[in-house]
Amino acid sequence: MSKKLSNTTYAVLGLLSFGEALSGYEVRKWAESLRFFYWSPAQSQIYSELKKLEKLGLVSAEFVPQSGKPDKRLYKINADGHAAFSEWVNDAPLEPTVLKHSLALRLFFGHAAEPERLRELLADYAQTVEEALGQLAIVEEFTQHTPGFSFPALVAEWGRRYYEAERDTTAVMLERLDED
Amino acid sequence: MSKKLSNTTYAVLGLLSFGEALSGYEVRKWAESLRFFYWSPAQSQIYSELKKLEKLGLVSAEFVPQSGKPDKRLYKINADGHAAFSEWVNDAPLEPTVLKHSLALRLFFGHAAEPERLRELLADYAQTVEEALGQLAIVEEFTQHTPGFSFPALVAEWGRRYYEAERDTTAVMLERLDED
DNA sequence: GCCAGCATGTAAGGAGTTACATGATTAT
DNA sequence: ATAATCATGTAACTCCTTACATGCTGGC
Repeated sequence: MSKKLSNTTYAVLGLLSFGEALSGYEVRKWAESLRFFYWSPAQSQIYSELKKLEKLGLVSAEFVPQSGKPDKRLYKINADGHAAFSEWVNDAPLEPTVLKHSLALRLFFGHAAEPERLRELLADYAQTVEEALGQLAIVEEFTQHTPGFSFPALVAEWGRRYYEAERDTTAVMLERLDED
Repeated sequence: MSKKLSNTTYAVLGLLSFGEALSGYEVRKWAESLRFFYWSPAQSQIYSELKKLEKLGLVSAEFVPQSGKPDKRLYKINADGHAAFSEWVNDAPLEPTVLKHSLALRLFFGHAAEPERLRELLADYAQTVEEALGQLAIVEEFTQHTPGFSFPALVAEWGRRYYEAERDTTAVMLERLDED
């Protein structure tokens, strides 16, 4: 049917598929919550994705003059957009998960590191994992109690389980380093 | 010190840091085993990374004439390369993990999907997880019994734990979909 | 008085992929 | 016969990031 768009393009379209008209700025804020399981594109990319979607006729833009701030552009998904989005969710082939785990990469090459430094890196990582768990707890709580967010709630649970596993594994890795 | 190189560049340098001289083709094969926790760059990129490393003076290349095949270039890390690599492993700031989980992204937008299709996607994913676990079991077995591969063995364990968590979570997600 | 938040956009460039090209050898 | 393995490389392109530019409002 339509030429393939990137997952990122669909992610932006998907954020509009909840029905509300959003400005680029607002899309960006919502997109940040995707970072736990996808990743958050740069601000400039979100604006260009929105323009692309408009050119494709999947969303329409409405000007909202602002006083003091630049004019706001409110983007709203239309019928074609809904159709294209459903087609993607249902029919697109499942792409492999991409994991770029910098710490695992460096641990893999641990022979070139000072052992003490490796422990420090793992400890740092453990802390960022805790932070992510804290933020996810808020997201999970919110999505579970907000009608229409049952799917985001599922994904928040997925994220929580992922970070819990990371927490456990980090602890195991620290133990393994002490074994030798 | 030296200008920042990408993680991918260091990953290639790291594969050479085990000491053996490798051709681009061989680097590529080793790089494939990184895909469980990092990702495997395209063939063409590996060749260009190797050229970059040579230009930077971190590896040296030796021509090995072949009969029938294109001449082989054997790349070997040198002292500068070892130094630069250790510096990266020890001192580089820890970059955040990047996770691009296409299935989670689509589940997030599950309101636009047919419920039956979502179950199919999860079932598909469960299978690729099982395959990854099978391959990782082989890697883990091999690295645990090969001297000098204790760090890769740790990372293989990390990978196994990650995929085990994914298996569990996929099952939970399927249950959740049946609850409603 | 200053910083955070609102609000959009451009330019330059790096990182990475896909597709193509070539061709002998070995295993099925 | 034909597919897989060995072996390297280029060209075109997309995706995405970084850095910059602008400027008002509201809270501390």
